[in-house]
Amino acid sequence: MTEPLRIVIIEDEAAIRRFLRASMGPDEVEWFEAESGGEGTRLIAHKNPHLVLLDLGLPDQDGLEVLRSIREWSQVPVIVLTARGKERDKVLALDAGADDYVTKPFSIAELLARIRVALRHAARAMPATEAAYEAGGLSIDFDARQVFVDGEEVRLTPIEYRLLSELARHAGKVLTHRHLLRTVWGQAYEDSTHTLRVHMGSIRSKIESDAAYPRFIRTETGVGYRLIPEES
Amino acid sequence: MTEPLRIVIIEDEAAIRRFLRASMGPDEVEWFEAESGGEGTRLIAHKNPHLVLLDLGLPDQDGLEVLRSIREWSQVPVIVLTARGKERDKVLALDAGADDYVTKPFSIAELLARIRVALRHAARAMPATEAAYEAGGLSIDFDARQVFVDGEEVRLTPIEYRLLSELARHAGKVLTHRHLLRTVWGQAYEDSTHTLRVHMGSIRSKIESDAAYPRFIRTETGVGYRLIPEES
DNA sequence: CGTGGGCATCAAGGTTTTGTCAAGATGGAC
DNA sequence: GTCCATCTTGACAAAACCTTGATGCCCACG
Repeated sequence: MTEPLRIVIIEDEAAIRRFLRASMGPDEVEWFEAESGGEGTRLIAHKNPHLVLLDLGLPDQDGLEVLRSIREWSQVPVIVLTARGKERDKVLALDAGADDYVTKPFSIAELLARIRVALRHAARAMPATEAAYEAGGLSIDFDARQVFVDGEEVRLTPIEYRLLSELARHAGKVLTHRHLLRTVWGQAYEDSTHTLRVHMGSIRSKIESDAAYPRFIRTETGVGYRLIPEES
Repeated sequence: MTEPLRIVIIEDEAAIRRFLRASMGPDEVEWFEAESGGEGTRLIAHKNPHLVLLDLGLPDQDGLEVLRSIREWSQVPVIVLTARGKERDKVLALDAGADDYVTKPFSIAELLARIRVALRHAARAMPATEAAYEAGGLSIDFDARQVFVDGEEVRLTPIEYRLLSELARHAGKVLTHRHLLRTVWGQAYEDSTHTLRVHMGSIRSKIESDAAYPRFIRTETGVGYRLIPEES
């Protein structure tokens, strides 16, 4: 994983949040914490996390409802983390779309292992991520998070990098505006096409020398953008 | 799911095998039972199951070794089902590639729910790429949204592309003006045959070299258009 | 032999989509 | 708190695209 892992935790007890934070290095993981279901779903929509940890006993609404409303629009892996150990609760949560169910008190090593399993599944649902991309003068080192044009390093902002990476991971294919917005920004931004254009513009100004004849990124009018797989 | 679910269970206690068999209707599931690791891996290779239930305490070899050897060549979902409840065992199994870990004695309803989760994951891992079209010098790559004539790329506008795609999806068949207008423009435009003609003209000017002898798109007077499936 | 329907082509005009620039807004580092 | 990099938003310009009308061809039919 080249970019830091984004995890949303929806849990009203601060002690548990602190415990989890401490259990995983802060360098590897970017934590987003919510104390209520509403705040949690908002965070998921805005931060586009890789994983969600969800407590079922929340102050504002039942965790099961939160889970169902997330599943209406997002496929993000959700691990339910709760004190409710009844068989019925487990079955309901798993069938509502939870990817795993861990009962408190839990073993931290086991939870971490289950998180790895969930991330493994999510990674497999996407096309294989190579360690690097290289085509026609443009190369991306996903491990080092670096981009080069004809050997020269180009400095990209986080959003620019994620946009270009997404294009590179599907090099040659057209990615729709909606897809890019959902992948890079998250569900809540899927109509912000104008923002997308501005960012594409700034990527281009950094990697394209002649704006009239793009070497790398081609606009598919009315649809989206496409990374040109070979120089032509 | 039109074909029955195939599940391999690797477990030396016959009582548990019988119990699981009884828990799921025999009409929906085809069970394959193995009492040892070696037999189990052979069954997986031979039967290509949708899911594997694996006991860790086996007579011939350690279940963890079985799991690792399965993972060398197969991505089939594996749920570990065992009496070993130690944290260390769980972490080892999950990191070795297990998709879930259920400790005996287990609740059958929970196990079934976890099986459903595993199958859900497996179904999602399948890529959904649309095939390309290729006939007599004309090829369409639906992923890249690109059209080639004799290897040369041809750039089409959104409407042109959708028109040609619709023709290609029903290659050889006559599509009526009305059908094309409804599919590409929408119901409200189904009488704008003149607009349709102009667009067909511009597609032709891009993909046909000799307008008098069309290689690809044939006009069916009074009816509509047809894509010629083979060069003749 | 003339006429009209169906079709193809061309160019003009208007509309939608995209690109660019710059001004705030945001948020983290110090 | 200020500074700095980044992101979002708005206004406008540029480009791409679509529709429409005019015109001419071909051919069936009277």
